[in-house]
Amino acid sequence: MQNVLARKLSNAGTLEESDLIRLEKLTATCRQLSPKTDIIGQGDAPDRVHLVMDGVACRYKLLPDGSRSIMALLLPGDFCDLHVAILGQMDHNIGTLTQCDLVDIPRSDIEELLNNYPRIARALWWATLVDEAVLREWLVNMGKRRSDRQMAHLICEVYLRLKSVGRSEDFHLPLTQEQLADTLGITPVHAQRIVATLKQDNLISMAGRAITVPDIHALCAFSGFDPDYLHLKNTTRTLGAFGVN
Amino acid sequence: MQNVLARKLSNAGTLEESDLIRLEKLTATCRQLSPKTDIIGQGDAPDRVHLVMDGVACRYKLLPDGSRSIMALLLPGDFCDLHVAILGQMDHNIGTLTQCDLVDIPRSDIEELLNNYPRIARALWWATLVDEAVLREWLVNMGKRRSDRQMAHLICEVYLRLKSVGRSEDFHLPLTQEQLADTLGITPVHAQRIVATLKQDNLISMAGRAITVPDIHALCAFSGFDPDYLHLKNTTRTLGAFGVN
DNA sequence: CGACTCATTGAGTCATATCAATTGTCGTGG
DNA sequence: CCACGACAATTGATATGACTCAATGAGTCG
Repeated sequence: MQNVLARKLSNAGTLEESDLIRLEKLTATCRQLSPKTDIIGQGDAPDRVHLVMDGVACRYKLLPDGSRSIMALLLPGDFCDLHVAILGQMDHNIGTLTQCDLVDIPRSDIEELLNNYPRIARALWWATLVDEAVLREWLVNMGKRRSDRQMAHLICEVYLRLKSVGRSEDFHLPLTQEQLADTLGITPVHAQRIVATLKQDNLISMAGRAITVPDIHALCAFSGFDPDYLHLKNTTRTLGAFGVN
Repeated sequence: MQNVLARKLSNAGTLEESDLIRLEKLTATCRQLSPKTDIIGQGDAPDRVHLVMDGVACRYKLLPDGSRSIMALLLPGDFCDLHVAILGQMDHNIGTLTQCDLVDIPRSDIEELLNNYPRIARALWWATLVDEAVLREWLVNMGKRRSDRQMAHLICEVYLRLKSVGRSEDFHLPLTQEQLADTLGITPVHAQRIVATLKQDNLISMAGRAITVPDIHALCAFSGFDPDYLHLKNTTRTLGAFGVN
């Protein structure tokens, strides 16, 4: 099973051969986007659903003072706007952070999935609810953890989410310090401070300008990472002593 | 239309007489809970769905250091755990903050609604997606707004959400400063400081120990409140110049 | 003329220092 | 549970310089 979408949705429950074939067909044609390109803007009501196949995108809002708040990282296998139809219009923007491969799926295809592939339909709702669980954890992260733990926690989450779609080999997080800062709700200068201390404590290291993780268990312990909120039925077991609990 | 659930779901789109009657039947029997009572705990997989009819409840997590993070306020018309079935188990706790009236709905009733009442089904998904939009806004609130604006923003949101279910007459927010602090990710001492300054600037006032709002427009302007994220199709129009935009 | 080298420039990113503002911690009393 | 004070820690604001990298264009040589 190579397809990231199929791997991701398999975390929701078992999919059968027919499901996998249908998903494979869905993701046949990608297009590539440059870093820092907008995909959808606030107020849009797009008629196609966007799916990330490679790279890192994000949900973000721009504030009156010009600063940006990143509210979600979209990794391979993540949908950008599965349910805009129900809300009517986007209440935030979506854009790439790194170079990305995207799939555009007609809304009619999604509805056909929901109607004729009950296991996939359930998995799509699972994905939506996990997105919500991630948002809750980010809220805890922002509210209650010091920003060094907060950054460590974010890195652990991305590591595990990539692992759950088979992309953790050669893990690296190629975000700029400004992008990290916008995600954590801190200033770029402070993000630099924290990267420096984490590097000094050997909790992260650098591969060029991308963050890598020499010892994921140490990073998890440092940040108090508990993977339960990701609801990875398949993956968590394989992680063994991953995390602190 | 007295029923808070019906009023809430009407914000998603028009419901018809048959829908309203069905919803009325759903909420026939309440039970009352004391303040600070747990409703569901992390790890539970409850077989009934809980709906708040009166009072304020919350989603929260407890952290290793003993502190608490409140990730959502549940107001009249809000479901506590509509979709746990899909995720398997709760990844957080739910408990009352004030005295609450709750309805326990058998999961089979929900499934019957989803199958036989398409307008209600759509409205329930709408409610779920709005919950997610609120989480995103809270994340922005925590990350990018100073805590005085943050508290003001929270009060504006609660005011508008209550208004959207017909409960804004005699608005008051009867939370303790500790509960407010856990919601905003700050310390109780700091919450006290902020309440004091907001009071001093006549942005809020007190009715006993509950916060009230002498001038909602001033509070909205102060916090930069933009109600778009609540997706209140019916209500926002009636607010006129409510908010800053 | 065309292809190549190689300074120059400028945007973007990272590193570091200093000072100020916000927020947390602890303690005391109503 | 609320109010308030004193002090400490964290984080923000501002400024400056170094570094990479791509684009440009002048000069050199076949």
